[in-house]
Amino acid sequence: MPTISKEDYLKSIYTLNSQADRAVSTSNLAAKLELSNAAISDMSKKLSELGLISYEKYKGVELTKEGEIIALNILRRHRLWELFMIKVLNLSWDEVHDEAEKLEHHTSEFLIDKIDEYLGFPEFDPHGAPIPRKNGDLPKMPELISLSECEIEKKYQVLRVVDSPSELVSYLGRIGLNINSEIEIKEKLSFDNSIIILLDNINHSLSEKVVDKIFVKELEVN
Amino acid sequence: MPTISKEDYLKSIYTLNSQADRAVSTSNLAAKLELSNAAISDMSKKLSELGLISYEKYKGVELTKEGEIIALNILRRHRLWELFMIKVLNLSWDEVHDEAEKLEHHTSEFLIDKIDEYLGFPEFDPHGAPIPRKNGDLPKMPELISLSECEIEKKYQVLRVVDSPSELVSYLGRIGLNINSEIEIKEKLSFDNSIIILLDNINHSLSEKVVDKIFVKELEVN
DNA sequence: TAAATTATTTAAGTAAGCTTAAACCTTGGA
DNA sequence: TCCAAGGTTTAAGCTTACTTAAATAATTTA
Repeated sequence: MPTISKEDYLKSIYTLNSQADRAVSTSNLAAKLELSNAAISDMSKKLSELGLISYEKYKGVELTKEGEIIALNILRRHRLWELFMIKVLNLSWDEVHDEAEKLEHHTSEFLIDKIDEYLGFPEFDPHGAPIPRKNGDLPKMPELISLSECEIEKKYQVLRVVDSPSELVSYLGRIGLNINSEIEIKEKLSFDNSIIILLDNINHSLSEKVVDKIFVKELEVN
Repeated sequence: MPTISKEDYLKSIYTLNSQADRAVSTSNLAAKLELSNAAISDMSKKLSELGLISYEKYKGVELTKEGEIIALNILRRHRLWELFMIKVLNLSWDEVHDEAEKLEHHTSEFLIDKIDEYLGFPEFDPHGAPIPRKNGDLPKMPELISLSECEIEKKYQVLRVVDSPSELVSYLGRIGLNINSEIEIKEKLSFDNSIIILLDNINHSLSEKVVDKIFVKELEVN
């Protein structure tokens, strides 16, 4: 099994890759992991030799099948721990990320399977992210649209808030915006790409940065 | 906060010290941690400079007050995790030690307090060991006697099985000997210091090594 | 298309935590 | 009391995962 650092690299490559869908650049990774570019180059060589990523100098990196399996495994641990802490220990949305970030590297397959079982083999974590199964499969996500593409006056249900600093998550929690919350788009301000939403009868303005993290599904009008 | 290695050193010094009640020797520590003597000498210097142990060359080591606080903190995490996994996740006696050994180093004070609260602030872990409180205090242990000092024909209640390899714990679990089990001493064989006990109407022979790990309290005859 | 800028890699160096082998203390037995 | 045996420390060296600074490749711009 890879070290903690290697697991973190693989996980970051996975998430950056599934966002952008092309080879991940050194500097992207460096920014995400808060390390120097040199460290990334170094590690890329090692992971490549281990067969966990494919790496061509100056061309960025991509996970191999084997690397992806490990990344999904870590993600599985992370998301199950988050859900567990919220459901069982009553922690809040913004309190679980950092804890899970540590626990994910120190949880045996045996233990995480017990946690999975305890939770009833859930498919989605508290941020709406799919929880990889034991075999690496991802549950099918519903068709989601970005909040930035939503139309005025229509109603939507929040189904996902993508990996985001706990400050943001904490803010959303405070205004009462959670997974499954129903919102209505009141206004879209094109000069700064912010959006005004109606949530529980209160208007909130969400900046572009926030909007980009939120994914929703349109609610049927009845 | 110290590193994982340092936490393990401090924890080992604590347990060796409370067993023997004198300065812990390099080779004892090396055996316990499965490291070379050289590594222990090295680390002793570092911990001593950090003020966590007192160390005189060739004389062994002892925890300072500050070092003891850290050791107790780790022990607290370890024992709470063990109890939690048994009570909540239904793991067995012998499955929890290794998991807790890893989790104890990656659990924030915030999280372990939540676990403590969830369990109702328990005083003893599944092996009967006292769980250090948040402030470092140890719950008062009942007066225990070693199984090796028990008398024939008398009845006792098992209250503690001291830190032991999972193989032993697993064996005890299989024969049904748990914390709070009631046993009767049937025979003491002086040539090998083994003991025959009656447990749930079945006789079991326990070797000296096993006997030394078990602590009991005499049951009142009524 | 050449020069300038930016991105990436290589080189050299550091710290932690180990190892083995050699040197060094301490102590028990004669 | 001396000295050998055993425990302990020091010395030298290794690996992992980082850093900064210098060198090099790729890309942008003029």
